[in-house]
Order: sequence, then C-alpha cells, then structure tokens
Amino acid sequence: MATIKDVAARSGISIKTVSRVLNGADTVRPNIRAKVEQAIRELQYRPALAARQLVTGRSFIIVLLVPDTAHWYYSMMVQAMAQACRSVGWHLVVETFDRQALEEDEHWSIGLSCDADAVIVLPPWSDHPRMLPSLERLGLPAVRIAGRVPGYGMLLKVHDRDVARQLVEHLIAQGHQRIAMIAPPSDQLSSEERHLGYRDAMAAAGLDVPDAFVFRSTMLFESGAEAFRQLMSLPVRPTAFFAVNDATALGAMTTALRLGFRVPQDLAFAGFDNSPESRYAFPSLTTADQPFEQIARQAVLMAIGRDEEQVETPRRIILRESSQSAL
Amino acid sequence: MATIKDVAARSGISIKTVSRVLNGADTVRPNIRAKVEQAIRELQYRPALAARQLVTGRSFIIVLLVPDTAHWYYSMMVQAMAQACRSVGWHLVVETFDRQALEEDEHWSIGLSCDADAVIVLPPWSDHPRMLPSLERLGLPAVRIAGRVPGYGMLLKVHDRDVARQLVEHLIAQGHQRIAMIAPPSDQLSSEERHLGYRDAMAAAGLDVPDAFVFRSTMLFESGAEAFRQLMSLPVRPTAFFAVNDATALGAMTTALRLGFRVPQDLAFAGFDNSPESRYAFPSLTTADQPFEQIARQAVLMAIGRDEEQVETPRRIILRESSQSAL
DNA sequence: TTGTATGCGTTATCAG
DNA sequence: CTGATAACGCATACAA
Repeated sequence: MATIKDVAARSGISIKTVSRVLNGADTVRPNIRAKVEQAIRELQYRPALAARQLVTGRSFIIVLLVPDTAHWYYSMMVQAMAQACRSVGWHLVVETFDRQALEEDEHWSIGLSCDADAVIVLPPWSDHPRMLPSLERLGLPAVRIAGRVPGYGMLLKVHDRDVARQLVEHLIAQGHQRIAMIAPPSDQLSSEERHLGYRDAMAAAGLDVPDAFVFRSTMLFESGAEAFRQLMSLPVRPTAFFAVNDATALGAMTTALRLGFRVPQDLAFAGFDNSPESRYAFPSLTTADQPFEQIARQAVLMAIGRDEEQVETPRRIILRESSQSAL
Repeated sequence: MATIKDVAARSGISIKTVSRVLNGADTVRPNIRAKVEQAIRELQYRPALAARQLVTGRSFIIVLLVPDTAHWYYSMMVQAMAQACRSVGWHLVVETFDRQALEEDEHWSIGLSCDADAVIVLPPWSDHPRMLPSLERLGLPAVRIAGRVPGYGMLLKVHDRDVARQLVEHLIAQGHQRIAMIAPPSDQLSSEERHLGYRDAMAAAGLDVPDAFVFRSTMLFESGAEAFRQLMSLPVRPTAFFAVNDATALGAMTTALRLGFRVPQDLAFAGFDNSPESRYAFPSLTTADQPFEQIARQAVLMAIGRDEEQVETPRRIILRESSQSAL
C-alpha cells in the first residue's frame, strides 16, 4: 500500500502539499496539483481512512442501527439512507443488532464496528427502553426516527395521521360503515398516528367505533389472521378492515379468502407501507406510501447537524383491488 | 473521550499492561486486571478503533457489498452475514453501491466507508464485468457468492441444481407433464443451476421440453406476468410453471388468477426463495429454501482465511397450496 | 510480570 | 505558497 509519503517522494512535492491536494484546498498551483495527482494515479494511492480519522477525530460515517430481521421496511430504509448520505458526501454504515440480546441482557449496549460521527435508529427501536441509555453511552449525535419518548437524541417525527385518515375515508366512500382497525401494539407509540387517523375519519363521518373493533396486533402476518378471526366472531361484524401495515392486512385478507369470502365484494381491506407483497397479492392491496426518501434525507441532515428547511412531501394513498367496489 | 493513557493514570498501571488487559492477554495478575477494569468502567473508556487499526493494519471488518435495491434476498443475506461475523468475532459493514453508476460509469469503483479486511459480493454482482476489476483494485480478499466467472477473488459455489430438480419432480408427481420454466436471464450464470435442475427432472421423467417452454425472464414480478401470457399463447400450453424465483412465480400466478384460472386445480406454480410473499400469497406458493446461514458462514470463513470443513446442509423444498392437487 | 520508547499514516501548526 | 515537525491513540519490541 502506497502512503502519502510515497506520493510526496515520487512527485517531489512536500507531504503537506500532497495533503492539500487530497483535501481539495485551493491554495495549490495547478501544475503542482497535476504532478501530485499523477503520482497518486501511478501509485494507486488511497488515503488510509483510519489515520485521517485518528487525527481529525471525524469519520464522516453515520451508523444506521437495524435489527437482525429481514423486513422490507428496513431494507428500504437502508437504501434511502445510503442515498441520502451519498448526496451530502457522507458514508453510511449499517450495523445490525441482536434483538434477543437487547431484550434479555440488562446491560446491552450498541456494538459499533467502526468509529462513527452519528447514529440513526429506526422504529420501533427509537423508543426502546434499553436503546436510549445505550445511545447516551455512545455519546454520539443520535436521530430517533418516529420516536415519541423524550430522552437522549433528536426525535424525527413522522406524520401518518393524515394519510391514515385518507385511507379510511376511502373505505367510507366505498360505502363501508362498520370498519375495524387492526391496530399497532398499544405500547408502540411510533405507529399510533395511524390509529388516530382512523378515529379521525370515523368520527368525521359520524361512524361508531366499538372498542372491540380495534384489535391490538403484533404487526405480523399471523397476527392479522388472528385479528380477522376475532373481529369476524363479533355479533356485529365489520365489512372493511384498515390495518396498521401490509403484513397484518394480508394476514387478514388471505384468511378471508381461504374462508370463502370475496374481496372486495364481501369485504374490503387496506394496509399501510406499499410493500412488494401488497402489490403482488391477488387481489392487490390498497395501501399507503411511506416517504422513505424524505425521512432519510431529513434524518441524515439532522445527524450531521445541518438543519435545513424541512419540506413535507405530500403523502399518497394507493388504491388497489382489495377495496374498490360499491357494497 | 478517555484514552488508554487516562486509564493507565487512574489505575496507576502502565499503558502496556492496560493494553494487555484490553487484548485479553493471560499474563496479567488478577488483582492488576481488576484495577484496570475498574478504571475502564469508571472512565467509560472505549478503545479508539481507528488508532488500533492504524497500528495493527487490521480492522476485523468484512464489507458486504449490496446494491441499492430493497429486495428481500439482500436483507436476508445482510442478517445472515452479520450473524456469521459475530460468531467469529468479526464485524460486518454493509456498503451499498449505486447500480446506475456501476452500469454507466466506465471507471466505476467500489467506495468503502471504512478500511476493511475483506469483501463479500452477492449474486448477480459476483460476476459483473465492472465488479471484478474494481475488486482487484481494492486488493482485499474477496468472496464472490454464486460467482461463476473465473477472475479475482474466491468463488463460493451455490448448488441449486438438485433442489430445483426436486421441485420439478414434485410437479411431475402431481401429474403434470407439460411444465414450463420461467428461467433466469441467459447471462445470469449464478441462477442457471435452477434451469439445469429443471432439465434434469424433465429428462429423467422422459418429458419433452420444447424451446418455447423456457422463458428467459428478468427475474422481476412483471416479467413473470409477461412469461405467463407468452407461455399460455403457445399452441400447446403448459399446465405447470416452475419459476427461477418467487417474484416471477407470483407474477405468473396472479396473472393466472386474474384471468380466471384456478390454482392449483387448473394450473400449478412453484417458485424459488421462500420469500415472505410466497408464504403470504393466496394460494400460498410452493417454493424452495435458500441456505442463507450456511452460505453466510462459509463466505465469512473464506473471507477471513479460515478454511474449515464445508458441511453441505441438505436443501429443503416447501410444498404449499399452489401446486398440491391431482390433475 | 511490568514500564519505556518508537512508529503506524494522516492532518495541523508554524515558520520560511 | 511550501516544508519540517508535532501530535492523534494504540500496540509492540525491547529493556528492566
């Protein structure tokens, strides 16, 4: 591996000036710069990040903490964050953490593979009781996406309430009156806005929401199936289902199909996320977009301490087969 | 930030000995070790990775190169790799690359956020003509998963041929004789074994494979839909479809359902991957497991230069609704 | 078993 | 505009 010294020697220029060229200083004469750049090419020199980091104390690395699960949501976030980092000249390092260890080990701590300048945490971990002190111990600027619990780090609010309301309004416009919600776990505050949006729409339309119409799910497919069975065993059954995410919506919908219900003629379903599963299902699932790019960009800007004007992009609901029919 | 010096000062022990404790040397007396450990706790000391890296030249970091796509396959790999790294005391850093830049920029090069000791590449990028020289330029030990093209780095072979054969044998056992394949692009060698397995099964059963029965797809959902339309417009139509992956299988299957075909009574489908979509679909999709853990473990061992005995875990086919019925 | 001195590759200080 | 030189935090050869 060639070092900066080698480059200096080969080009006959001092180390300091080579460093200047490397860091894009404008106080270097063009012909000198050219010489240096040629030497760099010839030696295939690449600066040692570790050394640079040691002396500057900065790495320009943001760590994104993701759980050890293969969920579509997380890979979308990874992609969006990587893109956002690139666009501001920073780097993204994805660090997975062991969910089991987090739950079981009282002294659990974030393990970082390399020195970073900031950390970003995703829901629902943004509010996890062991995550907060661990972030604090790191001592790095931290952005907690969709976090709700006050504490260490910056909270990036995600506003799902209005889109959720739009989705339920759509179901109402299709003629549904008894609309049930497959809701997030009651301790998962980050998704609670979807529940509130549901109640907004119902209230605005003067529709009743019996307590039993709100099923607290685990947000997993199986839980959606369970929700469907439970809600359909009520004396007064719902005719439409609004789910906190696509996974539970599909769990409910496929259970309905297996039992012989027709979708959307007999029952309507709407999810949330616009996951590939929602697009590929038959009937395809009505759902709502997640503003991944916007969230990622804002998170990265917050993380690196550049607080730009936040442009709220309008949210979009995606109407598909699972909800489109008159009753 | 506390340094090793601070720890030494506080505990009244020399730097060298503190370093010994940190690196788990066994030549330190227990009471001294205890003192050092207490000082570390009190100061919340954490060794600076950059400094350690600078002097040892090693980072114990493996970089996993993933494209900027949110595909389930990649997130499974990320998870499995992270786990495999942890189990050998190494770290995984996920580095996303810009597919568009890779395709368009003739001088494209892998951009690493931090110094790594090895790199792992996933299919189909393991064989990409711009990936190979870029890996070589990095000069790090590289593992190319499911790679086929000779060149820089180590090739980790993935043997899908036999499972693919089993899957097709299952379709044959269900009474199907005209079985079409939604195949990988002909230049994607990493998935070609699935095609070969299909031909194995057909040949062994003495079944004919007209050229038109092998549709070269892009491996995306829409391409599966296109494949179905094309294959069903043949004078002699297939009754079963074996797809190179779940995405194309679902593309074909949902198209069939939309056109009023019954699955599996009229037509049978099998995919490959065991993705969430395959489980959540209705009818649920017959498919095959991917040995993520095994591949990840082996890749990591190869990357760090520990060549252990490779235990081939048996592959598993997953029989679901989309294929299970007598004709 | 412990302490001291040196160097890893880079940036930054300060004098030319 | 340029060039010596001192850090940065840690590991290690070498000496005690």
